[in-house]
Amino acid sequence: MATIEDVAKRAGVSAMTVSRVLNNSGYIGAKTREKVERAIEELGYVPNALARSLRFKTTHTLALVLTDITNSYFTTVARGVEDMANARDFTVMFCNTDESPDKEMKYLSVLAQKQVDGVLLVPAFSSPDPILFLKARGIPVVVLDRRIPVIEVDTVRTDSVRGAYQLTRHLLDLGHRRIAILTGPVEISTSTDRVAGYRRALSEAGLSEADAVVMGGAYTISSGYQLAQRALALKPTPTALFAGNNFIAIGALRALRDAGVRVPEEMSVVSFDDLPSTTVVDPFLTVVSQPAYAIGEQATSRLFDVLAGRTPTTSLDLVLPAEMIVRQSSGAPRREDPDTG
Amino acid sequence: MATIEDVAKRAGVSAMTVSRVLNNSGYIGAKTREKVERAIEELGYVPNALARSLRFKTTHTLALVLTDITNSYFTTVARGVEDMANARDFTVMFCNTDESPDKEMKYLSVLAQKQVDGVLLVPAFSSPDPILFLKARGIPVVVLDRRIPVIEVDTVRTDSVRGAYQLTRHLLDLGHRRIAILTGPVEISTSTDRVAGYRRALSEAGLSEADAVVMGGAYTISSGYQLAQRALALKPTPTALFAGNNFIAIGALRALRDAGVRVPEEMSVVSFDDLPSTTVVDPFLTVVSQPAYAIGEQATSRLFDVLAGRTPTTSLDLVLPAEMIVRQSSGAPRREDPDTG
DNA sequence: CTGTTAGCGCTTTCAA
DNA sequence: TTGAAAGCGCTAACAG
Repeated sequence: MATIEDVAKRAGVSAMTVSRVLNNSGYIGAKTREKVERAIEELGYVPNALARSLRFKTTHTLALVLTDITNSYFTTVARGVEDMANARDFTVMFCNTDESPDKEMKYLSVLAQKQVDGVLLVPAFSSPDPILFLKARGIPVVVLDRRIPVIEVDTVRTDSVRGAYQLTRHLLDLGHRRIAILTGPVEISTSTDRVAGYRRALSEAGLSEADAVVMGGAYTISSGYQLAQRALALKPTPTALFAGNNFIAIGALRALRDAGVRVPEEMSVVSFDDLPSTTVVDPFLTVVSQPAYAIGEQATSRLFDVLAGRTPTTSLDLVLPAEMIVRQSSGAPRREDPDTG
Repeated sequence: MATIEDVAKRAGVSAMTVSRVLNNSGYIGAKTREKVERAIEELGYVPNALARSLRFKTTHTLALVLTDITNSYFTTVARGVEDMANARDFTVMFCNTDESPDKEMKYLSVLAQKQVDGVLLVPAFSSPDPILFLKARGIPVVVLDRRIPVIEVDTVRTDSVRGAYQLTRHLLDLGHRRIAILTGPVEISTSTDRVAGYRRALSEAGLSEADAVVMGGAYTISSGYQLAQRALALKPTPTALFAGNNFIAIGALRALRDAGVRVPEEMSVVSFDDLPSTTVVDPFLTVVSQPAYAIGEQATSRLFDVLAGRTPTTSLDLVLPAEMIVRQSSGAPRREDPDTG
């Protein structure tokens, strides 16, 4: 790779002059400029961003740290991030933590070393440590998707409480009284928030605490499968299942299929997170759909605000609305199912 | 962010000593080491990778340039890349080109400036330019998924010819004689390779050139929809559709649904690319499934070989086998459909 | 066992 | 309008 010095020699000028041509700074003679430009062309020279970054203390690079790019929800978030970053001539590094705080911490350390200008973080865990680590090193962070309790940090997420409330309310309106919620780990805010929304809807409908059926697991297909199996074994059996995310929904639907339980005739199913429209022919599942792309965009936009020094004193908690989409997977409970109420 | 100098001052030693502690190089007194380590701890110091990279001319960073991370196939490729890179303590930058050669070129230029150690490229177009650009700057490349004609470059991809042959053969064995292939742009090797495999199977079955129904479009859902509509309008109507990728398959299936054509009773459908198992309850589509994760892994592994100087003289063209999975979307043609042969 | 010097590629002063 | 020197943070090579 040619350096600025190589270009300078070839053009018969000093490195400084080349630099000026590159950055359009200061006065340059027309002829000199031409010579320099030719030399650049001939050598296929590209400036070394490392050296520039070392001086300017900015790398034009962001990092997106998430749990698993393979989850279509996060894929869409990533695309929103990348598009917004690209529009400002920033590049994005991506890191999968697989919900492991260790892996997350290792990545953050590397990213700090690489001097990324900012981090977009989907926390693996409800701990303030990663945030504190970054803040201690002066690296701006925006948290996506999940709340981090206690600590002050910019956050962009979906309104999980309200989304869960809507879905539960929808089931209640259809006549369901025994609704099981199959949810993720209790350490993650999306999980607890969705349970909170669910409980609120139940209580507004006049149901008691005893009517809540909360089953916690992980945000995985296998967990969804197992939770649904356990739900089916309950007496009385729930008439509706509320899946805490898309993976749990898929697992639950498979469990129901394997058990020969028809949806929605014998069991209604609703879910947080839609399935990607690019993989589904006939959308069937009643869902609350998160604005994944917008979350990526908005979070990145906020990060740029902070980088530009447009930092309001108070930290942001941007809560985007989820959209409920009613489809065929939810219907009225069967008549013969006795109300539990 | 604290520098090595700050640490040195705090520990009462020279920067060099700190460097030695950091890199475990040379002899260091136990007490000195301890002092330094304490200072590092207290300051939350992380070494500046930019400065190191400037010296060592290596950034421990790779770039993955692909068309659209939103396509589940590429998402899986990306995960394979990231896992392999992470295992060697490399970070990955990702870039979406949306099949635009301009966007691709802009990205490659930025990546060259950022001194990435290597590039994993899913070319937007069958042109040698991007490869030449990188090679001219001494940046190793491995091409994924698609062949680039003319030029010598390491490539890791699926056996599209054979995969297409298998799918077509499967349909022929079921008794289909009029099979339309709905495929992507002619400028992309996967597209032409799949058509080649399709033709080979037809000709082996004793069908003539006139029996081939090749319809080219784009690798998108809307294109799949339109192509299928056009295929339905043909006389005689094909008894089977071969979708060139997953997006085309989804589009085609929607067109069939909207036209009230049942699959597989009235029309068999097969596709290159499986749909992600994380979004499908009941896999239905007969497909040839590409080893997406392995492609990402293998390509990255090859890139590391090149980086390590283990570069054999001859360039690699690693062609991984695709796996055919027969499901319910393909069946025998209806009796009343007259053979065209 | 520890410190000094020099230089990776670039740009901000300050001079000419 | 152009150039020389100095320094961003780090480490190899060479003292001491």
